[in-house]
Amino acid sequence: MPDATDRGATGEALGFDVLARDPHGSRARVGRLTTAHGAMDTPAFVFCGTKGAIKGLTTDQVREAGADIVLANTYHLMIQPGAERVEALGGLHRMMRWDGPMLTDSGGFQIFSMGHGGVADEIKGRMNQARERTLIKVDEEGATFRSYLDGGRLYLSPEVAIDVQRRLGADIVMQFDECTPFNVERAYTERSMALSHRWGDRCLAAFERMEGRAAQGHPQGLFGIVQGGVYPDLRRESAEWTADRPFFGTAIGGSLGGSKAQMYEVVDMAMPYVHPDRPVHLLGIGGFGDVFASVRLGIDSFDCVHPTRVARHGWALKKGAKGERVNLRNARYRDETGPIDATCGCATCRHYAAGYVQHLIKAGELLGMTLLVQHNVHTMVRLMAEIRAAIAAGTLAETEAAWRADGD
RNA sequence: GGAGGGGUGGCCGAGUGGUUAAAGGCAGCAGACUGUAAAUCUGCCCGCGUAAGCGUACGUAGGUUCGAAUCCUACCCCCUCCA
Repeated sequence: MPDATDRGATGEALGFDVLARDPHGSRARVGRLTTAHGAMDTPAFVFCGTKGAIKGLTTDQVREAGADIVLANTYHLMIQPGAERVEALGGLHRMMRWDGPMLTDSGGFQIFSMGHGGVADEIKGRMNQARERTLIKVDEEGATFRSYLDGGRLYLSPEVAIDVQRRLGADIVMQFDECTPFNVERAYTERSMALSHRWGDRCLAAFERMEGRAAQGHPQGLFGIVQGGVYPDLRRESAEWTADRPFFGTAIGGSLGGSKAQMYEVVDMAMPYVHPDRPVHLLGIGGFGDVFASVRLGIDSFDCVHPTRVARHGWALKKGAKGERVNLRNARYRDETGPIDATCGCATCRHYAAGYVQHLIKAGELLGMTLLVQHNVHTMVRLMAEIRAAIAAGTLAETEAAWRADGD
């Protein structure tokens, strides 16, 4: 297996190669995505460092936990500290001291979350009760919203999103889109998709004007985003739209439905029509079961706040655990002298008893979160590594059974 | 010795006649979280009961009242100030 540690700004061109496919006939595949900051093996998991940090970890700890690639966000960084400032600090890689592959999201998701709250709020119909809406308007040009920092008016458009991402300097960048809610009618979904397509074309044009290069000089890969809600014909149309354009990769976006089953159906609606030679990223998904199902459908990479957020809330992801995780705050871990997961091998599990981690979490010690984030990052890394090996070996079903004790 | 203040559910602390099994906070128990406005949010939290409900409960013991954590009396503790 190629080693993803041979990183560094080598200046090599972007590329994606498929190295192995599932012998049992699913669309699962093992690949290698090459960037100017090194390569990563796929299927891969991208860890969310929204504001330029994986919350609670130093870059060294992120690397120690085994992460190959991290993500940061256009929306948050343009608000604070500002794209110009990041550029002046040498770009995201240098600023964060992360020399591996990096991705930035475009801010499209925030158009959704500012108007609807989180994903669970939207699916469950809790339309942003407590929180004040900060989205002012979305029109053909772009989106106007209020800064969560000082309330000031801000503006995001395809051109702005590409310019910000050029300055931030990630290796992989996303087109600006509108993340379509799930609880909307078909006509809205169709209009929203068409808008995202027009915005995508403007992103491509802006991207070409800057010759596909970051402010720091290295090449960037632009991903087009498939929308279309829960409608098969729209998902197909949107997938074909991305395939017909010179994007480096494809992302599956939008709110993906109201249940896990529907989520997989929606992904499956698009996958037969995406460009077959480009990496395909599934935006915002990250449960064990979700990853297995999506990998089978042909997904090459994922990003999700779940592993890191849930860690801050006291939960440890655990191979084979019911519900895919355990709550370290539960009284049953009070006197646990063994590690969270004896099979894990992360720094946390190698050095500390679960009972100590529980104490740190309950006592409000920052270290508790750090240890759990480290563990969860490593667990996702291990999941992806085992999945890659299993695809090549044709043992994906067995690997899934080992990771998912409860079946769902 | 004198003057004053106070004792409320595991802890802190509201409440000064009924709408009070008793606000709120903390602790405790559990849960949610999927392109991060999230170290956030939600529920439970005297006992028994699935529930309606019943039983206990605001230092202790009496009393006033249709009704008391709230008013009166005595007692027991605690704190502050003056000697």
